[in-house]
Amino acid sequence: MKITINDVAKLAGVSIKTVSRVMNNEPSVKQATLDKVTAAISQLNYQPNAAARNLASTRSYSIGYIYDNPNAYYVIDMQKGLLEACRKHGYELLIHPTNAKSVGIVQEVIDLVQHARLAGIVLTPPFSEMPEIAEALDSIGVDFVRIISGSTPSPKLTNCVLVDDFTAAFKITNHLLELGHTDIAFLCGDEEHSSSGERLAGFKAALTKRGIQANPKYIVPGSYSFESGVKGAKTLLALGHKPTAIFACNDEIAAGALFSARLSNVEIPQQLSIVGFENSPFSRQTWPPLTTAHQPNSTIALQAAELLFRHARPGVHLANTEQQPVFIPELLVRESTAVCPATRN
Amino acid sequence: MKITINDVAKLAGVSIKTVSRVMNNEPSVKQATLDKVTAAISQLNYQPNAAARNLASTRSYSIGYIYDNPNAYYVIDMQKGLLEACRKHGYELLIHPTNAKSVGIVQEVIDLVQHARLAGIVLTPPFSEMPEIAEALDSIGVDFVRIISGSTPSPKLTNCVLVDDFTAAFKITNHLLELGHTDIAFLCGDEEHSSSGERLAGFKAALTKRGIQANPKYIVPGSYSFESGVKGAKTLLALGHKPTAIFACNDEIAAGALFSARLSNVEIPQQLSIVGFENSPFSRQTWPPLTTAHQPNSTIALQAAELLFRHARPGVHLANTEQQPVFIPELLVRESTAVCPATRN
DNA sequence: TACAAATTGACCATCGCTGTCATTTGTCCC
DNA sequence: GGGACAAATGACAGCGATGGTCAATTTGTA
Repeated sequence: MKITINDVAKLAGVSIKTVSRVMNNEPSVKQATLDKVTAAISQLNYQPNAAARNLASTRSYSIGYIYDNPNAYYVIDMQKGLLEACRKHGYELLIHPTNAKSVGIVQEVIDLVQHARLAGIVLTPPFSEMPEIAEALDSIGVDFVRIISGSTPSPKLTNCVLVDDFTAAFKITNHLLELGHTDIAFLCGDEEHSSSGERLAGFKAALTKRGIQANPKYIVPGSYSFESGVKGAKTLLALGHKPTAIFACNDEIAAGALFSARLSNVEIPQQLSIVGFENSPFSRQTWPPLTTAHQPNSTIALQAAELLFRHARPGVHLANTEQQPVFIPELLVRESTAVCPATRN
Repeated sequence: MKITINDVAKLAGVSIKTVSRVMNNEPSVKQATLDKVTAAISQLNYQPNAAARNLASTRSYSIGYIYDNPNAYYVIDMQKGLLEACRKHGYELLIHPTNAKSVGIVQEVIDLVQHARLAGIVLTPPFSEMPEIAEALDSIGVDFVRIISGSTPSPKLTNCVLVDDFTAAFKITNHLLELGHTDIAFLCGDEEHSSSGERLAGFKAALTKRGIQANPKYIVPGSYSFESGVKGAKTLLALGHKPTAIFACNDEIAAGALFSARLSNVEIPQQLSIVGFENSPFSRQTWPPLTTAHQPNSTIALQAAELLFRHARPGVHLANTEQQPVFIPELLVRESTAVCPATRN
């Protein structure tokens, strides 16, 4: 029933040591032997016993994904990308949703890593932006990869996958500017998430480049939630001089803003343009569907895991620049944006 | 650094075997020894090495969750419940998203179970409703728990957690009836999912009880997606005699129907009431928010896992009736439903 | 052809725990 | 007090792989 390394060795006519060498990609295996062994492995559909491997080897064959994100679609996409990478490299994925704000969070992460003997760990915001987590992980010598918001690779950001929110926000804002909007408001996400700051910076940069000064009243603090969008838009629409467009920091906020505009009988996009960010599935499930920026989350996750695996292989280290793939979310124009009413006709 | 069973044994002044006994809740350990060992365990913060346990024992300490569901919120909720149960009982969770319709799916499941040496597996629709999966799992002697749609425990449904879609749909329909609606349409989910059939049956039963015959034109086949809701509502609104209420088989369909109604300038809920099912987060993120039925997914998942663990413990079997907890999703009235226009004032 | 280098195998210890079976300890009763 | 039997504990051999060492074999090269 169970196929062990011995069965493979017997079938291939080699010693188990050689099979082990093949399984671990060790050099100094002749091509011919490698082929024989590979054939035997696939003929028997052999898969090494993970438990035995973990036990015997100093190396580990599982990675962890720690998250605290209310956006289910984001998490599922991340998992998908991570699992794909894991399958490809024969790793297992351990998921660990938790509360980033709990007091013992650093210890919790350490316990997780040590208990499960993880080869490494993938961090997304907010964990990827908590210096104490990175330090703790460094101090116990566990590899990790961070997915963070940033535009320029730098030596300080080792083992990071960057998502260039700045440039994406810049482009989105340009889209609105090109439609003739100048009174553009910005609904922020959580302050702790640097993505919110980066997006705001890109927004401001685009305005500045056109010689427009951002109206402080149009920049509304908030959080990455539907409710926050509802509240933010309500504030904006109560203003004497209303904006003609709203840049929401993500799709949920945008959906909330849309909701709020409806309550106030504001027509979208005729009277007010709204853009989101992320291209989460429900940006397509609002009415009208949201103009947004597409973030290829599972590809990002896959790259992050690959980075971890390369790094985790003892002795293999990459140059810093190569370690920092940069993804730029892409503008996706749908029906929630239109030409500014003032400039129309 | 790493604390092993030996350290605990030394500190407690017993043999490692005794520590092992304590760890596995075996009987025949004197209370005094048990206390000594327990103290040592907590003093050292000892956690057994999962790999070693898996290797040495015939028992396994991980369960799998196989899914193929586009609803990210559902999946995340399930994972949450499963993880909670796993943590409590010292199990690991292996997640495995896959395509239920691929040809080699049965073999894929078997491979997964055998490769990962799973103690058991949790199945949600559509997997929980595929007899070939259950048979395959039975034939290789792997425990599994199915979460399925059904109202009455029966000996045939061993190891099932039931979600009583029938009763919930009955109640929802009653809600509409009480608002004076009689021309009520039903937007079906995927035919393969028995939940859709159960909900339809509950719907029909409620109508029948009031002496109303369901209009066949009002029962629209479809799938669990936003797009399906858009299309279904479009069909309904093109009818000569339009329904005054729509029962959508889930929130996504309902959101699509809402979208479609807006496109046709139909006011919700003044001209048309719409109800969803599931209480997924975005039922709160439509305008107006959807009346729906709340399904406690993570609790359901937790129960399912507990059932698996009890069953997986060799020698412990439960009576059939006790093995079938039944959950009835609860009516949640929000703003997408109102009194039938014809009966108003 | 000879010699060095590359490839492979034999063998053992080891990882941390569980299963089996033997041994010790405790209890009860006559 | 001693024998019988049960309860509690321990000794030891694996589980299935990896890692290391060294010897044996094959291969490549001059």
